Amino acid sequence: MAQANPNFVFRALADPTRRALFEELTRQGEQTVHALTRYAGVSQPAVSKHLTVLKRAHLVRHRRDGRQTHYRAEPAALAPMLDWLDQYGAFWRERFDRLEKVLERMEP
Amino acid sequence: MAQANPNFVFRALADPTRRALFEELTRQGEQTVHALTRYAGVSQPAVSKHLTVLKRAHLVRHRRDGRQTHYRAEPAALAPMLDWLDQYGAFWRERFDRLEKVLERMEP
DNA sequence: ACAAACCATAACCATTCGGTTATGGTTCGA
DNA sequence: TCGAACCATAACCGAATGGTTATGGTTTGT
Repeated sequence: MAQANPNFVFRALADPTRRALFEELTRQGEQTVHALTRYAGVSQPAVSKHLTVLKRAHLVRHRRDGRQTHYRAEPAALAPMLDWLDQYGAFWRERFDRLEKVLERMEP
Repeated sequence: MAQANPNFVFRALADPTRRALFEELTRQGEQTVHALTRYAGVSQPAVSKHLTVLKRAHLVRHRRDGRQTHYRAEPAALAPMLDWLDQYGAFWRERFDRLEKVLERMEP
């Protein structure tokens, strides 16, 4: 799976434009940089840089096809963020004395 | 409820020191700025500023008590992040449901 | 009463960030 | 073949970020 540094994931998603790009890729599927640029409302180089940041977090993958590059979302890369949030789930379960009941279903 | 701007939540948690402070408050419960400063490894003003950012995201609440200020985590403020993550895939559905259930019990 | 402790804010600094325009490398279409 | 389209990178810029030290306001202990 090669999980990315969690910090990269949090950082990448801290920017609204990057979140919007990720959402768009998730909703509409694979898209070219050109299409994403029309969508994002910023310049093409800006989009390319955002995609680079998302790539560093493993949140997107790209596929070269002639002169265009297709990007697609990789929602599995959200795992570090979910893992982090899960700490609080564990904490709360413990706190509410529901630990054992839930632990059974923890591992998928 | 008074849910904070989701952007504030993402931004606040994008910094590792801030995440560490939030984690510490969650694990150990209410703490003074003094205690958090010893924990964080940065200066007291730096901690105060981080706490202000977390406050803007509603991730912490504070209580003045004489000359010290006690901060505590407000995990329910993670809700905007969970809402956002909730968009992604049936694969994660179960984990979200469990987490959200726990969150609901936090704030009746 | 007063010095010390605790905290927040101000002032400052270096770095990072998010944007731009400029440029160059491929690749496609006519 | 050759101009145009697509994309990434470079170069640059202002603003935001994360840290520092300095300062001042309360509150506490002696």
